[in-house]
Amino acid sequence: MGPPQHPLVASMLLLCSQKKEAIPGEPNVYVKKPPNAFMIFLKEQRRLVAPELKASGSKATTAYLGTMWKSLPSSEKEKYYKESEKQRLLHKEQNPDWSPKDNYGKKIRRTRKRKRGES
DNA sequence: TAGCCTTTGAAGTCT
DNA sequence: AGACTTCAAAGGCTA
Repeated sequence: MGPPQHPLVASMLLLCSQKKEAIPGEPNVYVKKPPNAFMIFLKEQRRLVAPELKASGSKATTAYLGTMWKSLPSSEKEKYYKESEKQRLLHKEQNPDWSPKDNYGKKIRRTRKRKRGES
């Protein structure tokens, strides 16, 4: 749909990736993971949902949009998959040496999520 | 005030 | 190889 590789998009993506604070003891620029299809859908739709839904908070909005996502026809989902793929490729072009493992385990959490029943 | 919580998906680590 | 974990977004809530 939109212009595939607009220079402004590239600048914005780079700028956004630099907004996140640097990790202490790490190089100054924190390069974020590129968003997946649902994350793009989530960001686009969050501002479009009704204000009364926004008033419910991000958690409720996210859960609601998760339901919306599952209801989306694959023809509509496809554009988000294409967009995420595009952004992944652009991200790789702009950060050739970056890998998702650069960020892996960097967040300090109080409790780690466990999908299988925690012992 | 940093992290949780909520969602899907990509990609990492572990068994 | 398959199971499990982390992080992308956002913002009210929590410790």
